[in-house]
Amino acid sequence: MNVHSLILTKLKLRSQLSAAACVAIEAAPFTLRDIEAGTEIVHDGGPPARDCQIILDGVALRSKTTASGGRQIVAVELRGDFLDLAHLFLEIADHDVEALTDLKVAAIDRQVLRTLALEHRDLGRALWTEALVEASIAREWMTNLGRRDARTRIAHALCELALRSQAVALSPPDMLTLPWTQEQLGDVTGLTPVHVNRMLRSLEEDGLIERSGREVRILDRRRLWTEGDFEPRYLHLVEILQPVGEAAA
Amino acid sequence: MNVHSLILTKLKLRSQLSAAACVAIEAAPFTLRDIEAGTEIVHDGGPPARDCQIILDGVALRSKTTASGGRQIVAVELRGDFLDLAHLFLEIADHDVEALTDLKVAAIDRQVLRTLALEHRDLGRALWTEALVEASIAREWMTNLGRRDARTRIAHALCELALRSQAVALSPPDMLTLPWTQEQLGDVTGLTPVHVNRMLRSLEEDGLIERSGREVRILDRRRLWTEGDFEPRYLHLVEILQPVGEAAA
DNA sequence: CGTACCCTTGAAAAAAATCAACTTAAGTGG
DNA sequence: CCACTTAAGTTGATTTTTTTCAAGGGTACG
Repeated sequence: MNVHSLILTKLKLRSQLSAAACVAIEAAPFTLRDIEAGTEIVHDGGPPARDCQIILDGVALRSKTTASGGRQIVAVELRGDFLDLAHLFLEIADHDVEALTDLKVAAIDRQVLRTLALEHRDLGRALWTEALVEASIAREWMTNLGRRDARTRIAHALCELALRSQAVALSPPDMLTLPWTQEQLGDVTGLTPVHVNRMLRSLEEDGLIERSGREVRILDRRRLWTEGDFEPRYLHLVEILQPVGEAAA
Repeated sequence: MNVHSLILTKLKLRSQLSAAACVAIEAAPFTLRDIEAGTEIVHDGGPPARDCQIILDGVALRSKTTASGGRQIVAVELRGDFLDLAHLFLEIADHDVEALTDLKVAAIDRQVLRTLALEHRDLGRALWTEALVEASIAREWMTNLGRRDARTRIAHALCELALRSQAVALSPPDMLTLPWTQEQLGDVTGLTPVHVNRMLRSLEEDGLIERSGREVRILDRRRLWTEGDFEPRYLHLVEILQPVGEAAA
């Protein structure tokens, strides 16, 4: 897929873009780049990434580590998400960013993107929207981590990941390929890998999901949404939600 | 204190402002307003606040509620913080915003602030910085909620609140007046009020803090920072940290 | 001097983590 | 192609942490 059109498609998901903004994006100097799985792109305490990168394919993680060695994944970035928008106007990184899978990204110089964000109305608005939605997701995650029990938490995480993957056409509806281990799913939900395992089994026994290897198929989306206390408003995916909405109605 | 100068002071905490930006802020049409404690300023699922408001005095909370009735406070806003920057470019609110105490705010029309954010380089940068720092705090909270035990979590929350209060000159160093109940502190840390009570006692018994009523005095900041696994980099408070830094050195 | 509302404390129950095997799956190199 | 090796998944038993339940105790405010 054409890089610029992917980016335009993604931004238009949540934000109106004027013709001028489209032209600005089309003209922006993106560089294609491949990043190997496991690469640490940004390190907590170090400088932000020199370029801001948009994921064309693959999955990246943001995470933080506590003194006692616990790791918390604070965001999962999929196709179309920005790799380091979080640090665009900050000078010291406050978390790690790493490639979970091999990544294909479109990179744009940090300084160039800053200038675009500040000088181009529609593009600025689109970037603001991206950042605010990411913050909204963070709020939902705080709620998930602080106030839901283990089973609900995992169900919620699965619902979000499935819907977001679907929104960027990564997975067919209700099918989810988890590129991560149960330990990493625990790092998303604040649980131990052992407990993640038990809860996944529990969801499977109840007929909500089906697993084979690292594939998860959602068997009963409506019920999984209910059990996961999942209400997708926080994703602010206006256009995507219409086709999905029927299931929630 | 002069409204415009408070706002300038706050923004300068984290961001350089040009003379032009200062003029733009001085010229911006702020309205002073009082909001009574307990007022729901924004309701989840409804429209964002018509004005964007900067707190001149008082404390506001952002929170979300789960289906089972659990409440998670997802942000605490102090003097100088924006009341609804989180929804500036979104059309549906994804969480509640409420006045915890009586509030004195400077209000500016949402649309006007949007325009300023998009058209004024330095002001845009300052607002971006505010939003990104709030997102950084959210990431730290996720880590706190997901990967720290109850005692550490509470210690961490106390450290953050004390430092942020101090940064905006709300409290003398190491003195903290909690305007909330232990139940609300539980809503910040994802714990039950009973457990909050026990952990506060535990911190007090260990000589880390001293309580009388809802006042908390930090007796041993260095140790509380250690026990709370608190590393204030995520607050991005460059200027403030210099005087405090000596204690961490 | 009530009367809320919150704080405090103990005891019991529930949830999740930890510990410790064992199994499966996915490479790797002979 | 198979044996070997390693990483991850699974399961049970136990311990720890946190919640829940329940009953008093304080304090501020009308």
